Amino acid sequence: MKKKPPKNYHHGDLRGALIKAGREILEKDGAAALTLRACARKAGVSHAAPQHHFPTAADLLAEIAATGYEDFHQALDDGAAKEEAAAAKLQAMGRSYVTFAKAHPAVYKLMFGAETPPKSEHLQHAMSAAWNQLTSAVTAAYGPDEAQLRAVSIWSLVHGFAMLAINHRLPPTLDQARALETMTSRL
Amino acid sequence: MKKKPPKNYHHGDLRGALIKAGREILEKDGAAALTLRACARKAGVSHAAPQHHFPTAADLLAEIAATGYEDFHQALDDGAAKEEAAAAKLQAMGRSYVTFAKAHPAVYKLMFGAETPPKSEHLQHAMSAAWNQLTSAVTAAYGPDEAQLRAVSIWSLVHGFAMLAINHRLPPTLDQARALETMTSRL
DNA sequence: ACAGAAATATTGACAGTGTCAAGATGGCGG
DNA sequence: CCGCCATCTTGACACTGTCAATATTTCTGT
Repeated sequence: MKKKPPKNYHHGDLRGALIKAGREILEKDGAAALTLRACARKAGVSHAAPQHHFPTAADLLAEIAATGYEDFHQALDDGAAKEEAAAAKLQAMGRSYVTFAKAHPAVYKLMFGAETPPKSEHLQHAMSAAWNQLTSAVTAAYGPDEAQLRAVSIWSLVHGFAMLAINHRLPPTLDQARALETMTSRL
Repeated sequence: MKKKPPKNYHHGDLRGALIKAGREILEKDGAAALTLRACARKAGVSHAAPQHHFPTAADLLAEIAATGYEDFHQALDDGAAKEEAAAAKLQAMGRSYVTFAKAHPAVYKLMFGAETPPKSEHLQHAMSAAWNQLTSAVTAAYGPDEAQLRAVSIWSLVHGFAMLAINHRLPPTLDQARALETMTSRL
């Protein structure tokens, strides 16, 4: 089902396998189950094997978060592509944003939590890519003046809503889809 | 320095002492250091003593979060009290909100994270109290129509901004104070 | 007033975790 | 062809949360 054709002498591509295993554990069993040893088990290696690819556990988390950012970026692009007008694109991105967060809550929380070393090159790049994606959409919709401020405002709004929704901090009587629509329509 | 005058036969008030110890550990050394055994050590009891007051570690966390909500509620009230007009009160609450989150990031993240059992009576009450505080401020400022929607919108905006700021996800060049002012002035 | 009951704290154990230090094992470049 | 080096394994250590058994203290009923 997941046999790598070439070799199993050493492993071929641990590192990749560890990241994938971690991602799957995170999606299926949540952050509490995401453990170095669990990833190693799932990849079929010994408990100390990851050490050579990730100096510490946080480094593996950072890499998983980075892959999350990549999927996230893609999801936002796909959402925007469905609309024509710049303002509509922006609103569609907001929808895709919240949809992604709800579909992958553990990954999303990891991505935006601070338990990760800001050292990771890959993570840094993935983060700034997402940021640029938003600011350029804002510029396309509203022009370049105060773009940063507007982008921060939009991001705060959507991020806060997604976080509250994921962590069950919104009133149960709230129609979340409608709330998001009206919120993002008055940007 | 922290000798309880009366007795040391049993302890007097473990539970309270554990909550306080946990809170201090959280403030000083962050969430990673917040451990059942560390709280027990700080309270001067054995590692299994907390078991009789908190069935599981998550219960202690919930109680710490609840005390966080109480301080939070107080901070928002204090902020609002400095202003006269209802709209100004609401904006002042936003300022106090972010100030609190930045001053107590670990506690704030615990309060709004989902790693806590929604069972806790105390926590539930503290959360809904904070929510009522906001909705009544919104009603005072804008009237009762669509109050829930408006409250959700405001909360999302401020919560998202606070989270991004705490987790260092905002552009370093951003003037956070100014951004918050303009964001909350266009509610 | 006093014995039994209930509450509270201690000790010791167990399975799990991340990390480190030494050895084993295999592929690659000279 | 052989030594080197990256990679993986094994074993250990100090932690963690949780449980069961025991000890100690306070409370309660008669």
